[in-house]
Amino acid sequence: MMALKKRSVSATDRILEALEERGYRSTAPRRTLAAAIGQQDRHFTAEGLRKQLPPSLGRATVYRTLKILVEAEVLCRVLLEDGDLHYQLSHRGHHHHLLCVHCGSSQDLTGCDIEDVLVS
Amino acid sequence: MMALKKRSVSATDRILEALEERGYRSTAPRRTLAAAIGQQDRHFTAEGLRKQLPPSLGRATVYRTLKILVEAEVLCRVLLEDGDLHYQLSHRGHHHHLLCVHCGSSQDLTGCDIEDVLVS
DNA sequence: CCAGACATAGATACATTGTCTCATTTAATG
DNA sequence: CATTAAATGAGACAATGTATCTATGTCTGG
Repeated sequence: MMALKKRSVSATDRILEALEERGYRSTAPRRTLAAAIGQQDRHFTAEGLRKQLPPSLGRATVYRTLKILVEAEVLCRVLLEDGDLHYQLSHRGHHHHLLCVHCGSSQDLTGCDIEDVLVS
Repeated sequence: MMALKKRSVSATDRILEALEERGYRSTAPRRTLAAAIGQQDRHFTAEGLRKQLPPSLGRATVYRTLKILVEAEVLCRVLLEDGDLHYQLSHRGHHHHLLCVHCGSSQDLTGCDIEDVLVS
């Protein structure tokens, strides 16, 4: 019985592709970062991520890259109730989601018009 | 024709009541803060609020009081796309809302079970 | 109405998170 | 390869929030 099922496109690959599409260069620090982000379970903070990276990878690089990935809509930023800013993989491009600020779980909405899901 | 309609309970009063209910003392700095928050249009940042207060009101007091008010569910914290943490008045106690992280407008949800509003 | 007990205030040092600058390194291109 | 521009890491800096401490103000009971 196989324990793991490989995903067709890994998060790491999606990140690297997004960078390439936008004309960013492929560098060792960015590959390291992409791999680390791909391993994240759910959501993570910038500093939490940094602790999992070699210290040689500068703080500025981490923050710069995270910013790029948010702009590229690969990551999105969410504020959880712990008061910290968390990042999480965005499954599609622009969309909305319902987020529990308590536990961090989220559900994507299929449409872009939030009026559609308002209880009336 | 009357230009303004007075609300039955002002936000300022709700804040002061919430503090009293929880056993916090009524002090001049807290009254000043409650009045300032009551005047906010929509949402505000801690530092933005601070600029509207007399400089004699210490930074620690502002942050401490905001924290208390979030715990008391009078205020809730939201992360807007500008990357800054904003505070906004919470109309009821515990509830969920749909928030546009772009412009800050929000809609309250009537229920507590977000499953109910998921598009299926 | 006063005195004592204790919460709260403000000042300030500190911590954390994120940004900016700049000299050096590295990737992409021909 | 050599050139050119993007990207890196170091570290200074900035902004925001927290902890500590002494002085002050508030509430309660006598």
